[in-house]
Amino acid sequence: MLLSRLARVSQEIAATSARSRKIALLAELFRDAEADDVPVVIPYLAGRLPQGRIGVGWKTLSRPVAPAERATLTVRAVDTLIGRLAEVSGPGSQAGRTLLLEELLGAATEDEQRFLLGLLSGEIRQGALDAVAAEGLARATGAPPAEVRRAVMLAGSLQAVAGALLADGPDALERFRLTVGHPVLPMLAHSAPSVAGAVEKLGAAAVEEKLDGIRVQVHRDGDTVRVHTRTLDDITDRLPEVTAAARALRGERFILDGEVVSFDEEGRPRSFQETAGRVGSRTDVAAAARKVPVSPVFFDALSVDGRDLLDLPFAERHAELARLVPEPMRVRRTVVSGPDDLDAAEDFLAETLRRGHEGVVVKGLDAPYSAGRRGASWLKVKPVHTLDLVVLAAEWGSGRRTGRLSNLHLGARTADGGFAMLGKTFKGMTDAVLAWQTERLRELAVDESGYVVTVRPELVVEIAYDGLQRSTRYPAGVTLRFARLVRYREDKRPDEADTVETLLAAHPEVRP
DNA sequence: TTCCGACAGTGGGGTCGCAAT
DNA sequence: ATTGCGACCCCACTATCGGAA
Repeated sequence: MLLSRLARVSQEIAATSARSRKIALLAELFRDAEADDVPVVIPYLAGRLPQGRIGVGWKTLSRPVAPAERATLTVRAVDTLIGRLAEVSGPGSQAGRTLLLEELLGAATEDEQRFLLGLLSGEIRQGALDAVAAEGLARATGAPPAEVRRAVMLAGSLQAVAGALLADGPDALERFRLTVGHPVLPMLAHSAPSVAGAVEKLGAAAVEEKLDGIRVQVHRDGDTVRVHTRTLDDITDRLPEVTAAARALRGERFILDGEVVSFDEEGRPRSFQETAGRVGSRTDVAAAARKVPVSPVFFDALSVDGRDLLDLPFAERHAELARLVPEPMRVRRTVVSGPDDLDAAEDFLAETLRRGHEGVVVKGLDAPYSAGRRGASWLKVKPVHTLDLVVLAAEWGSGRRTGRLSNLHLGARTADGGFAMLGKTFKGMTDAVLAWQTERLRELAVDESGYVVTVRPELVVEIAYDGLQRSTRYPAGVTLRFARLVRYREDKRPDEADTVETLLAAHPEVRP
């Protein structure tokens, strides 16, 4: 199949807003793909490379290459070239990559280049990624969409399912079962503003502490233990403590879901930055483990002794977990009977925060494990802080925000009467707010020459955030975690905005 | 008919590893 | 030795479509 066909279809998909039309376009293309093209065509149309990320990013792609006149590239030729690109490493690799990229892009027409650049940068922006591609695949092969989705969750990727389906038809789906050693996409949680709201929605529920670390899925089959992240990367080699802990458990074969965190000498959780840094360390794991030892803390069991527990109610899965995993290696929790039992839930949240954790996750006791989905039965509740800050500048948006000032630079007042930038945010803006702030900020602009528009510090915004973290980038030595806009405070003057001093006082555990 | 679940998009900060300087 | 880039951890929020209620 020619690359030009993919580029054309991708453009058509981007041009329509109807999901049904996107699915139809994808199905038609998948049907036409030859067997050998399938392992490439499907991931490409889902916006990803079969090789995964290959060390080519935005900067590497920023040098323009003269496009070809005619479309001659085949999908398989592209895959071969990208395969070679992925292999390049060591000194001189940047030059080697650039050369191969020029070869690839030089053979592509303008339309094909646009598609390839999106693909390589990971920003296809056609309004259809994995989920829609899975739907298209179901349509193309006559398989039930729900079963295709389930197979994808169990396989961990669309690719494997696509290959099997197109080779052997809908019966191939039965091959995708939960298997120890094969990671499945983890279940995710929604947010809820309060424990009361969450319990109201779910009724009888477990309230569990939410640890601020790295999500892990741990597979043990006899002596073999594998540890995977939320995106199913294998991080076994970086976490010897987790392997040891899994081997020490009584069960021989299981899949557990949990979080890896680091506790200090007093038993309080270390900051996310410290834990994440440890988990990210690969070159000298032993040294990193001495400085920041980690512990796995589990909250769910997906498989025990060869039994698939995914469809069991959470209460039963947890009973299996409790049989297998002793108390300190399980997440602390309490069970509430429903809205009448709210005090117990609130007390548990307060106690959890005192212990230095992020918040709680409220989980319906009846719900199955919805692999790969943001199940409505898991609701996280975290305290939200707010501040009044001053807009120092704004950046021009991209995509659907093109032509709108989007990303705000936020400042707090300093002792000398100036402002210290604490971070940026683009979150929480409706289209109406984007339009309004674009106009208003341009009135206040002092420099509109670049992609950052500097403004007179006169607009006050109410900003919500999850906490403070240390920063080497910003002048106060701290930055806001997950900052988002709540509203503009036109009733406030900039000299009424919050100060760096009050911010630091509100978070004594963080020192710049 | 209205409501709501699922998706995609639009980006944020930090940290590590590696290549280039 | 330092700097810059890319990958990958954590993530919130809004708009939209289309099926559920």
